[in-house]
Amino acid sequence: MQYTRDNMAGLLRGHDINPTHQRIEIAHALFSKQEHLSADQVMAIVNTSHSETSKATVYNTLKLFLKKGLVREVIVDPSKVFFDPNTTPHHHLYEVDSGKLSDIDAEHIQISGLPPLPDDMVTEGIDLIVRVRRKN
Amino acid sequence: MQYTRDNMAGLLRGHDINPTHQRIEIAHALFSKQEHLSADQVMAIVNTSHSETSKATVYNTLKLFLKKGLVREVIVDPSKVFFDPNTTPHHHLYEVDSGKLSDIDAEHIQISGLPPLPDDMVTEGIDLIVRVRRKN
DNA sequence: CCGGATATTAGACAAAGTCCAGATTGCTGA
DNA sequence: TCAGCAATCTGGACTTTGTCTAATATCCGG
Repeated sequence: MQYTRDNMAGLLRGHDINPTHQRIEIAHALFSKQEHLSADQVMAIVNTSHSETSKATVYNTLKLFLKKGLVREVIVDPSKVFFDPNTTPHHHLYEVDSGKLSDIDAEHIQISGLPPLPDDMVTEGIDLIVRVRRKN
Repeated sequence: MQYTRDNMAGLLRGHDINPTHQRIEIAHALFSKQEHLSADQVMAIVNTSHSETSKATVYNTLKLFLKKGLVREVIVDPSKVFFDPNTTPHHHLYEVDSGKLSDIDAEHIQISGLPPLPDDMVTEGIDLIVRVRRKN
């Protein structure tokens, strides 16, 4: 499946998001790359050639996408948050020195032995991050 | 076991760290609390009553402790890093709304099905974070 | 075309963390 | 004791990520 700007409008509508020009551009940046991007990187992509979208809009939009379940937040780097267009259950492999982040399919991974939660708590998600380093 | 300032000197030496006054205070803050503290919180504890330790030193020292394996870094909150005096294998439970962070003993937890790593990679650590929210 | 709701914007601001050049401290050996 | 030296600490300027706000622009139904 290709991620064209036209698709994006539908995708946004399907998530109950009003597809404006800026939102389409931002969604397109995330989905066509199929990569983990930081807000800064999104900014850079969206504003290549001529400035189009303000910082505030990029942040607002990413937060909106997050709330609407269009993207996921990945917190692995102490200095910035990554946004992940892949919302299927999966985990992450993080190369500590290069900062490269990649997916680990959750399909074959089993996590067992987690203690029960108190009654008034709900699990929001389980993040598994494998931190790796290049041998030297 | 109690964590006195005297103990701290030994602990630091045992990790190949020159036990200066400031380092002892910082270690004491972390270990006597047995809690996850951010750099800011460490600052606040160490500088109660009269200012003693500069921001630069707190950050330098925490980084040093990290490098020497005295503490662990816990990255769950996009806005700040927590430092964890517990270096035994364990995972984390993070209350999203309150920001409260607690330990999950790794003893009974099994993670299986992780894909093999490329030959030139080494695992630095596996972080498992259970994000929970209070029911409303 | 009007009016209100929804989006976008620039730029000021805040917070976490880094960096640096100078001051302190604490040896060590004469 | 004390000069010399390395290690450590410091204030403060700076950077980066992200937030906030008040003003403007856009969109849409009637």
